[in-house]
Amino acid sequence: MSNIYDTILGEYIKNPGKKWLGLDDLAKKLFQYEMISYDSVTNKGKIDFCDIDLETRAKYSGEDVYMTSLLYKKQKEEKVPDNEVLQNIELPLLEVIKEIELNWVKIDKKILEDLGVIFKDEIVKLEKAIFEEAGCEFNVKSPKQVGEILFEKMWLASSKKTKTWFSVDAEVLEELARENNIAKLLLEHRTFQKLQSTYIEWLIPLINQKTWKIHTNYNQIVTSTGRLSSTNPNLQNIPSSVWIAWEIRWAFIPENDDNILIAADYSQVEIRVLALMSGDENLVNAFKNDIDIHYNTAKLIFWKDEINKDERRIAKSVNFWVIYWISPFWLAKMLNISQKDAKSYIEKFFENYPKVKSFFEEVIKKTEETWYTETMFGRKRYIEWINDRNKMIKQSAERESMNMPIQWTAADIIKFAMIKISKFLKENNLKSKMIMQVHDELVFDVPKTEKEFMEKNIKEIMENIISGAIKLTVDIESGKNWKECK
DNA sequence: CGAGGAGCGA
DNA sequence: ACGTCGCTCCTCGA
Repeated sequence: MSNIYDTILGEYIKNPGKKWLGLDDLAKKLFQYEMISYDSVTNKGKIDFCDIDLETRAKYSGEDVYMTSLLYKKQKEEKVPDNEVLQNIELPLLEVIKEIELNWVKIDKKILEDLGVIFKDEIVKLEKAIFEEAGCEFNVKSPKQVGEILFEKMWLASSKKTKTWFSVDAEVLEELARENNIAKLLLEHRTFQKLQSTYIEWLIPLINQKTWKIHTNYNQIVTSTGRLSSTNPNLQNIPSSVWIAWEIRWAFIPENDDNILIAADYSQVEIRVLALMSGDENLVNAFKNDIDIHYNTAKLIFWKDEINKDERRIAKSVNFWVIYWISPFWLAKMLNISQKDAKSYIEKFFENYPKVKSFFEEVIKKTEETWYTETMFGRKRYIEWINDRNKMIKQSAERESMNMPIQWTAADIIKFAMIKISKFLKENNLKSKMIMQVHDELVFDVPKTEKEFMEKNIKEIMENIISGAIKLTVDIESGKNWKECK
């Protein structure tokens, strides 16, 4: 009989995020037992489960419980494999995730409802204005109908196409908005509609009526980049940069009036990881001497000491996009500069941070030879299509093999931080709770009496997860709600 | 019910 | 032809 850990890990390492084993798969693989499928008892969902005869229902449900208990027993008996990532990160993290999920997050329902009224008002007003501009009524929420109005009725110039139709995404509308009021109105409508449907109407019913809290699910194994994901609701995409949308965070509050929220953010974690992994002297020195990294890059790519705001902005994008191995074409488009300039900035970046380039080249070479790429902590990701003959596939495999070590290492860092902080909270008998994880940010619900102690120690723990040539830095913010933690 | 378009976050 | 990952909404045609 095969080992439960080997069975699961085998699948996961081969194809993280793409496929994982369900209870029925495990039953088959580990116990050679074929479970009754839900599809077969309900005739592919055509029959309501409650209408099935009791015996079949009992058998189906019983199997579920029985198999789970068998697996639990088997797991208890088995030795945890000699796998550092599993022992040091994922298994301890499982406990921490459980704690976060059980802590829940308190929501001020009234604020959401008030915002909902304001948004609804705007939506109605905008819709009316749009109909007036268009000269007829249509479904503003339908991209197809919007396209028909703009390009077939009003005869505006279309700039982009989707697979099947004229594209009417934000980029196209922004282009049109320069001269056409209707495009501007449509954009605003989209913003409010998105907020209303996804963050107000979706969130409110998920608030528990007794506790006024929401209970999100964190998933440990769905991503291919080692990150967590969150569902029901997804707390990892609550608006932050979009104009009025930030207000949604107003509704995220501490458990009671004696508490506050503390948000701890890793700053520029990915580019710091790049510095650590590549060991590039210029990059490392900039961080060591606490020089603004975007300013530093700006000085290097523009060959001068006086840097204006615009130049810093460009450098910031170059820093950011180089990590993702972006093409000059795309960078030019993003920054609204010529392709020639974009190309020269990217070249200058690599000239000045030479070890970044050689690091990337080595990663690709190694992946081509071994078919896997790995993080600072030795976590492997197999990329079997790295030697594909198709140039497009090959290129995307190369991008993935370069990006994965950085993004995945960053994910591992925060996972370590979560484990250590959870331990710290217990050891010091603190009342503070960890309530959210948003990729590089951790949010805590903290009694005011513990504020200073928490802030000092969280920062300390998070910044010292890895020791290397440079230190990670963490920004700590606090407030009466999540909105104030910026 | 699923695909496609769109948009939010990191 | 042109960043990755993931979640959720809406429409529309099967």
